[in-house]
Amino acid sequence: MGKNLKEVGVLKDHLARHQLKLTRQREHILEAFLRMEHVTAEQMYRHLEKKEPHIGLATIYRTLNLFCEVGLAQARHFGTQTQYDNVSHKGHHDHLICTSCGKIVEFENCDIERLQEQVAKKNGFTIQTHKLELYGLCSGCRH
Amino acid sequence: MGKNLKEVGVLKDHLARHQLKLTRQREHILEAFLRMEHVTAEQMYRHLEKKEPHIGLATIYRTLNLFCEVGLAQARHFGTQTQYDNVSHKGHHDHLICTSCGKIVEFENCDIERLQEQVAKKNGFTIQTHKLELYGLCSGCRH
DNA sequence: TGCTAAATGAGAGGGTGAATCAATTTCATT
DNA sequence: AATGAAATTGATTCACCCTCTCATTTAGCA
Repeated sequence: MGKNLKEVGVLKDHLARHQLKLTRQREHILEAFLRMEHVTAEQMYRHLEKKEPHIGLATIYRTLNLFCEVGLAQARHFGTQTQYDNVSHKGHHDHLICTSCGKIVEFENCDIERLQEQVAKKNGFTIQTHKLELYGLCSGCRH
Repeated sequence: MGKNLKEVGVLKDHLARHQLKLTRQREHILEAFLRMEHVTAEQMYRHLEKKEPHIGLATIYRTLNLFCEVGLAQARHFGTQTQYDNVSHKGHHDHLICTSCGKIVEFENCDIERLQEQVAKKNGFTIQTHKLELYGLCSGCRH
């Protein structure tokens, strides 16, 4: 696992503090999760099907939700399913979306991110990630 | 209804263009929706329970989704339910969301909105609306 | 090793939103 | 005003996602 010592430590710490146990299922799920940017419970279930011991879907859900409490993951409702995002993966980009033709432009703006941090701080929050989508008309669709 | 002539017009236009019909149910739902900032289908259903004719839950869903297609509403998955936001309401508020306990804090930041306009302009877009969600840990969950 | 509490897995349960379909309503055309 | 085709409605069923339940297993500690 090597590279993700920090994340593994975060989990072990939390487990110890809350009298929870480090099971083989949790280890497998964490190891797989740390290699991914985002995943649904269903995807994770299929991904780990062959592992020993077999991991039930309920355990996948419980564990991914545990990761959320710990701060390693972040749940996001996407269409009908829930995406669990790996918070440790950076490189977050935002989107401009044309409501007429569906065109999508990615962008990144440090000033906006800095202001976001200010807002969070003022409200006692520590930001893990964010989602910013601007909807409007692109130059081709404006007339 | 007076004040919302524009929105009513937008809907009637769309209906005419697509051979759809203006029913009393749609009128009631639109009238109620334009007074709100955001609503779930369930809330709207209870809100209109006493109206004549009685409006079924399926119709509420269908109509709110219609509003989304027209551009009057914008669906947002929030927790387990879908929130339908009234796009015409200014003072659009954004959200701070605790990934641990689910607590939600609304905020508004003009500086961020100004920067969004800049980004849009630079890319030739005219913004109609936006969605900004900051995910993190609230003060109670951070330790 | 033995004990106790936590965790697991299989399946049932609950809740949201979409699909179905017979009955009703709109609206362009008489 | 009356007609009739096509859209809409509402009650219900259906599908899906996720959580809960509970008997069994397992981790962690003395």
